[in-house]
Amino acid sequence: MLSVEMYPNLALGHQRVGDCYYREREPPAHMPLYPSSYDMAAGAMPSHPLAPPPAPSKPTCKGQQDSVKMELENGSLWKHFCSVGTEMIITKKGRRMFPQLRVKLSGLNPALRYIMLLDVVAMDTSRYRFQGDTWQVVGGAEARLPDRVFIHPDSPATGAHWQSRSISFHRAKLTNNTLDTQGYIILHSLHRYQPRVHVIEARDVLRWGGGQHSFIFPETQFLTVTAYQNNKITELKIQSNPFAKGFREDGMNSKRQRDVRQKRKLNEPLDIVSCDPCDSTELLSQYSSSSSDLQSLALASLPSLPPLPESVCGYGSNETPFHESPVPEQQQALDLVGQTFIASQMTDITANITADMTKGPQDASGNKVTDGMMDRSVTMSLSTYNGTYPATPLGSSSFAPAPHPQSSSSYRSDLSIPQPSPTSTFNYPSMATTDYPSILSSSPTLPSSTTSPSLQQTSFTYPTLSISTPSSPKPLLSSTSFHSILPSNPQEGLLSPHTPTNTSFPSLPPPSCQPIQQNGVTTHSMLTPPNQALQAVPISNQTPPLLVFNPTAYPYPNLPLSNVIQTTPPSLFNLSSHSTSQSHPVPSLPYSLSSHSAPLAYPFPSLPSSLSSCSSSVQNWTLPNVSSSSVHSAVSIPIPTQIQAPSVGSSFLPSSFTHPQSPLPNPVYQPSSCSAIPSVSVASFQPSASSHIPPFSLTDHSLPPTTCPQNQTTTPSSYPPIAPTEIGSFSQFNSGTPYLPEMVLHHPSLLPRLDPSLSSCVSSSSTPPALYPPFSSYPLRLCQDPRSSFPIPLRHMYRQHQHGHTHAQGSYLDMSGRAVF
DNA sequence: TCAACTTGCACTTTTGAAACGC
DNA sequence: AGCGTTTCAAAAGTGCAAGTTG
Repeated sequence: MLSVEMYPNLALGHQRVGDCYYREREPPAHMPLYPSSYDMAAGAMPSHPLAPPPAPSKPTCKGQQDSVKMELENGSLWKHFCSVGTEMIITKKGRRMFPQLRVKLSGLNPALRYIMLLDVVAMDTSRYRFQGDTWQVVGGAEARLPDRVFIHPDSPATGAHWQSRSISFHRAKLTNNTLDTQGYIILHSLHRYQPRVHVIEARDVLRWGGGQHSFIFPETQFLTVTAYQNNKITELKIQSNPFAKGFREDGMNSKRQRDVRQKRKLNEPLDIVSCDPCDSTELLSQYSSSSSDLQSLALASLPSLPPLPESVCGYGSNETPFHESPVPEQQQALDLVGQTFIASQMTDITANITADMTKGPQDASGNKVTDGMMDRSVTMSLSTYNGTYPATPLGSSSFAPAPHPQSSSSYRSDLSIPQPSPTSTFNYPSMATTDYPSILSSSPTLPSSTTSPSLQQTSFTYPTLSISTPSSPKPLLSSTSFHSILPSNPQEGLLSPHTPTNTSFPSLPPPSCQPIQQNGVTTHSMLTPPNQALQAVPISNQTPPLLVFNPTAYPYPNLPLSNVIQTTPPSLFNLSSHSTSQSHPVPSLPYSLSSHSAPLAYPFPSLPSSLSSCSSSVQNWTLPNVSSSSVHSAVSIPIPTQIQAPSVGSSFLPSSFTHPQSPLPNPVYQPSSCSAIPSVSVASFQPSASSHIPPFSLTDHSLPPTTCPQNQTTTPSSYPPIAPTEIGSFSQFNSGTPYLPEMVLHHPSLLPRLDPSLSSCVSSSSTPPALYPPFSSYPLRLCQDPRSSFPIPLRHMYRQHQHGHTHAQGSYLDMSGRAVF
């Protein structure tokens, strides 16, 4: 799903540990956890004969990751809004979220580095309208928009850093401008979304940490609007948001004051005195007089708010179910499944990749993993899903209200350990990894019905992905599995005398669990006990090391940095668009996130022919030293030296995905619990030797099967094909530029890749047609607050490559450029 | 015609630079 | 000269309402 996909692709800015901190006065903020309803739905998707992810038998690394917890600090506020039906204004210029997502993390390894990501995924495939004080479904959702991720400015930072303060995503902005170039999160108006927070372990640039955790706080779901529909929400916002103080009863912009001003305005010609700017008596008097009255009114307003339905968010009235899907239960099942599905996908991806690579038959369990690259244990544990997604209960409530966390919503991700939550509704069946569609992608809305034909990302897995023990990242390059996947030796050409021997995170302790795993695909099962109220649902917990780079293997220093970092995500759907790839400067992130890119989007030389055929056309990964040409036939990289970040195909056709175990028992929805829904995060690592593709690539669930040349007959997506975009080119990376060890180190770590969708390509033939018009894959754009603590050099680079997308605060980074039409 | 969206307004908060003092 | 605090103006965030769009 989205989360998964995005992660892999996400390229994080390099940041020094010390640099990471907010300068803002505001307390750090929030982290939303999101359940991926889509993911769940995807999981629920009809039966695609995919083998269930292998049950995690080995809790290999139980460590910190297992105990990673996230709490929604302002959960009470969120609950309050949720009870009414949270609405978020979206504007062309971008609007911040309020309430803010502010979370606290615990259970992280203080010494390890992590990156924090925020993304927003659609919760269903419906469009809503506010009628009769309730939100009602009025039609189908619009085409999926490009997935974008907001990278917390502090990323990457040590676990100690994250745990020492509250983490706020208040800088993230939402926009309805599909052509947005600021890197804001693009959403449709009148749609329902769920924010998600991801924690990805980034041990260093060269090695991805083994853990990836995704959290969802059901109470943070919201409806996007261009103007507030529900007066109660408006009142709440005014009362809660400091910026809206002026609209409070006692404020100068209160209704009464406005009326007075208007009256004055009308009388201006007649009343010159009142017009005198120096004469504030009127206002003051009015203010003073009205303040008391208005205050009382204001106070009354809150009480007037309907009591918070504990179990349900204010969205949908009971009368009007949000989900009109004829088969609500299925919907729920889908949603729930999606969660598990995501988790399973991690394994699937890896399994798929390996399977594809080896082309060896997979057993039903999907255990077959070549080279033992994949750590089943991890995936297995992850696979278990405890579906209790509040929002998922589509059938019952119009707006699936997220269960309200009791006090604080803290969610714990128990990924590594297959612990069936007490409430766990079901264990994720083991799926054949190969077949398993990429659920992880934040694929937009899933068709409610299980009939969703096409799997968007059904089985694609990055070839290079190898599942490693979650905790222990392994040098990808070194990993045998990796090689198996990638024919070309990534290391070749990469190595340079300047190659830093030590990672930027020298202090980092060795992988807690297993020292180094080879290509690791991290899969995260989102298993949250339904009852875990207040805890964010960990979408995924431990994930095998997302990417492990052998420091020695990648001599960034010598390489033009741009090459290393940049990658051009090919448009998922438009294979021909390769040449059009846009380069987006990605600061420190070596890898580009391709949220939507379908598996196809990433052509890996080493990939099995079948896969490669699909992927090759789509994705262009060009590594400076690597003979990219051989690898990515279709890839056209504007900047030869630059690596184009693969666009993560976040958009997946929910419908397209058929979950192998579609018959998943409907997860028990516990309305009362606001427990975050665990989403599975999958990090697939795709090192393409020849291409020097970042070790792992994110898979796009969203990619419709059609994207695969094999299957794809057309590019159905409503959106024009996305031209590949360069994640970022750094001038500093030019060969001439001095070596920046930190940058190098940071790159890889930030880009976990999960691309379940890739597998889809392989199995595309079998994939059912997508119900949804295939969403063209959109390269993910990472948004990062520039002010984050980039090392100075990085900051400089960042600025340089803004491409004019300068945010006022310069806080957003475009990980992947999306072709704007 | 109307729902949805855009734009400008007035207000508040935040932010960063300049001024000031030690 | 360096450092810390204060002040101030610009930028940004906010909801509202009128106007625009489809």
